[in-house]
Amino acid sequence: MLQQTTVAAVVPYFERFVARFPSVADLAAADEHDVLQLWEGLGYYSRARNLRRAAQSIVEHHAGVFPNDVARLQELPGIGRYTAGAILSFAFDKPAPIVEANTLRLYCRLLGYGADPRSAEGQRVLWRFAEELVPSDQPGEINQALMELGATVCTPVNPACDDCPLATFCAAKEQGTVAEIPLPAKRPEITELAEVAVVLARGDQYLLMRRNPGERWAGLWDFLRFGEHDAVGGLERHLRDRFGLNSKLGMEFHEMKHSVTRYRITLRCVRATWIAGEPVEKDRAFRWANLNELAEMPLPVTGRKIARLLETAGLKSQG
DNA sequence: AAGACGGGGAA
DNA sequence: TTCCCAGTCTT
Repeated sequence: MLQQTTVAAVVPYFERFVARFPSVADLAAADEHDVLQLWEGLGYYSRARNLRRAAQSIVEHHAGVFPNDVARLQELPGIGRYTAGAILSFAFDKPAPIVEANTLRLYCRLLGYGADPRSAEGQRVLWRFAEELVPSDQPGEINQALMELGATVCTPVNPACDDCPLATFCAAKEQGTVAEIPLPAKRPEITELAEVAVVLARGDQYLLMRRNPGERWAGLWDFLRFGEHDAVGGLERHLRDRFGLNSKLGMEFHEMKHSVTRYRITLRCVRATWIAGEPVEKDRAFRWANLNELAEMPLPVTGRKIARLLETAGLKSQG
């Protein structure tokens, strides 16, 4: 859960997750749908699927016992070099190195490494340094202390060098390059997208479509959604041509902006009323759901916002 | 080596 | 707005 996600955001998810799936066996036996449901809003949903698959792999290939060597850990889906090192050192107290956001920044500054730490060379340098750093005695404590130092003292902006116990060993401080290190990551170009969400109502039910592999939010459910560009001939026509649905367009009831990875999406939410036809598209799952059922389906945050609007704004009673 | 993948919080 | 977060997997 903590991969690329702040501790504050994770805590409530973690509490609910371990309460619902207290053991590896519980998680391995769970439906993917239920795991995604608990993950809703946390983002990077492949982590949830990988975590479940990892649990299944542990049950099936490791007799239900968590592996305790780096090679077997990294064979598990979703566990890379950092997570393997974290598990080994934190949980098993084995001397394994770690490099993540906090220690990356700390190590770069200690070394005075001004080149790109994300390049292949930078990674070699940092992991080598991390190996030299990790002691055989209490490696878990030391690793967590290094991360904590990075998170609380060696911060991205205005680091508290005066309070840093390692200041005398810090090359960046010596060089006066603390503010320039680490080199910031290249920022991807943002693509503006205009999309439409169609809330198609049939009685008290709404039509959901499942996001397919390869699409954003793969595996999650969403209202009918497509690029505005895809519906140039009109929304009613698009629904008929693409899904075989006969419908009557209603009001646009909301507009929201949302950023996801390298996209900034302006989403127009339009209401429509079902007239005839069952939705059909190759390799696409659909489901009619009322508000109660909607609450138990994993949706992207924009979808969840729409669902809440339906509950609160009284839209469900309009035509 | 570069891109894809989410969403929230802080400055 | 912009930056960043206990990274990993796929092109």
